[in-house]
Amino acid sequence: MRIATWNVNSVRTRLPRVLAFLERSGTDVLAIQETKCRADQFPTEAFAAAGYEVAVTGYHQWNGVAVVSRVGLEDVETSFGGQPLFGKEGVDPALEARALGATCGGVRVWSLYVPHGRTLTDPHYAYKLEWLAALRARAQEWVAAEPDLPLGLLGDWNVIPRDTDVWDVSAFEGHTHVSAPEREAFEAFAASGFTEVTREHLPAERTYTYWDYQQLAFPRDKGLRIDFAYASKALAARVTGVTIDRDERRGKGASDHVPVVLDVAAGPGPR
DNA sequence: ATGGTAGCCTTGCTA
Repeated sequence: MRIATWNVNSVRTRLPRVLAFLERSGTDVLAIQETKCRADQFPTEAFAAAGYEVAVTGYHQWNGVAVVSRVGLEDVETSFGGQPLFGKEGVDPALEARALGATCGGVRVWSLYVPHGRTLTDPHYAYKLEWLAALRARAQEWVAAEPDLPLGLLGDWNVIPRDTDVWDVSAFEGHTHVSAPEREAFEAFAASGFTEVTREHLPAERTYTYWDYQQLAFPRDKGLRIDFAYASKALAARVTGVTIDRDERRGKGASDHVPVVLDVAAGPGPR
């Protein structure tokens, strides 16, 4: 089974590329981020025609996450328990469409779009740290309740965990994504029993998953590694390989992120 | 040379 994650930066604009990726990669389950549409605007019929069931959440033109699967799709949750709300000053705090969980082919898959943070002094930054801490607390509970659960936390984490995950870390001094609290919040998932399987299988430095649209970042290979997959012990043991589809960044109409694909061996099966 | 890109509910915000 292949399980992938991809921040598509608008599923409606990217639809032909997403369908082509599913076909050529043999992906069975895709966790999508930044769908940028409401559920009623999501191109559900196009995925159904390709053999995929769909679970989506989205409230307006920003954020939005989904899981599409051709190996079953059950027990959908459109947020995690304790997921923090966000509201700018003078606006009532609201739940954002940044997390969706579904069970596909026996694997609990979460599609996650971690808040960006904007700047180190923006309320959005505190929200980001709170969001990561709340997710970790909840994920730890899920595994404690069910130690054999194959669980994947897949998505755009908006954290650059290591200096070698960016073309020039000095360019990020004083910016989000590289601050110590963000890195600690990211690494804490390992202490909670999760393995970041993309690093495990692709340990090379300067292995990027995102290149900005501006200033010829991709031709100059000025990239970031910010898309990851934390797996519970039961899932990590079944991951046999990871691929980053770098070619997907080429050409007109690319997302700024590329897909990250996990090869997952068959599970122990029903008892 | 103080810009540059892309997407959305586009004359501003988000990334």
